[in-house]
Amino acid sequence: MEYQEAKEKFINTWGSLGTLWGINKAMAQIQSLLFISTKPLSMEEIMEELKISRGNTSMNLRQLMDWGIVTKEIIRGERKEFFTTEKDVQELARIVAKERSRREIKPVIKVLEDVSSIKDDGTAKTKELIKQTKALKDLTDDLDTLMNKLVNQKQNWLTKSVFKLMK
Amino acid sequence: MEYQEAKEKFINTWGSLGTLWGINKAMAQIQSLLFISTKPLSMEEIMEELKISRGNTSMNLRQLMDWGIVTKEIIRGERKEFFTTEKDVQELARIVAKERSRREIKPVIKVLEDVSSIKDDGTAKTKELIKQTKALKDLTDDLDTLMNKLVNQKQNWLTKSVFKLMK
DNA sequence: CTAAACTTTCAATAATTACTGAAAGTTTAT
DNA sequence: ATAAACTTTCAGTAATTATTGAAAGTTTAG
Repeated sequence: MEYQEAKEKFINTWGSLGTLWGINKAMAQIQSLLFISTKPLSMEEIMEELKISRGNTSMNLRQLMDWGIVTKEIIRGERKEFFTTEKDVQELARIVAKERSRREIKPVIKVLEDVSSIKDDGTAKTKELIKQTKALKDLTDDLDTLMNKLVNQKQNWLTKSVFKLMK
Repeated sequence: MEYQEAKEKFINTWGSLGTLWGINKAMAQIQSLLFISTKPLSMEEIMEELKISRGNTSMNLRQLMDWGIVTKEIIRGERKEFFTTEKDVQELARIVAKERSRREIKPVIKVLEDVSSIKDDGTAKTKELIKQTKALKDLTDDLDTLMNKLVNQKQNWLTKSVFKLMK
């Protein structure tokens, strides 16, 4: 496999995996491109490489910056803006986990709390609703906590801290 | 909040969270409904409760059964088929994690392996591609392994095994 | 200040994904 | 075998989500 083919394969695969970490295709593709680039890229270059429109590029770059995954680079002597992504995978994972926890998991936990704390009127169906949503709330809470703990270990959290404890 | 309101809130919230665990809305809603039901439900009852068509119900039930989350119940004396979902949240999490690993993560790891093992032609961009995809492959691998290990602890894996080790 | 270089916004449109409903298929009871 | 009861399939349609491109906005140089 040649460089160009490998590069395209990577961008496509990682792009379509977007759903797994909760972002859309173009966003994921832009990030992928920056991730394997040896230098910051301009909007022009990104558009050209991915064959997407200016507007699309602009909007998705903005979202990536909102997530804290991509940053603007000022290059002296250049009028254009350039973009880079976080290059350290552990740091990336940390950012993604934090954001998803904040944006998606926390709000769900809130709803589960509300639902599981309705008044028990003694009927079987109410009891079941309370019991099951409570269980789900506890599980979601535990997973969220675990994820955040993992992700806050600054140094090689995965291999160092966890694996040896679980083997 | 009354039972009916709480129930609807739960089904909607859990339904729209579908993306987080990788299934579509109707699928997630059907599962939610069964999850808080005190008895197995027929297709008729599911359609009625969720206001969705027969075809939609049939297809999504089939998918839920493919995932191993929902099972058919035969009720004696009844001609109709009835459905139930796994009621234990830990077991549910285990099934979901296993399926997502198999369906989504493993194939991505394969691609990352392929891409990261292209021939190093000595150029900076090839080196960068190899280095970064390798790092991503290692991370994805680690996360996948961790997830599967967690999820295979049969008894109270989360609270018992992991938390105390990380505090 | 003005014009050029660049970025953002957003209404229109395209692409994708989900849903319906009726016809075809299957199973069970008689 | 036949018919009733039920489930599945799938072409057509609807709903949702992503993308374009051109106009409006912003910044910088001179």
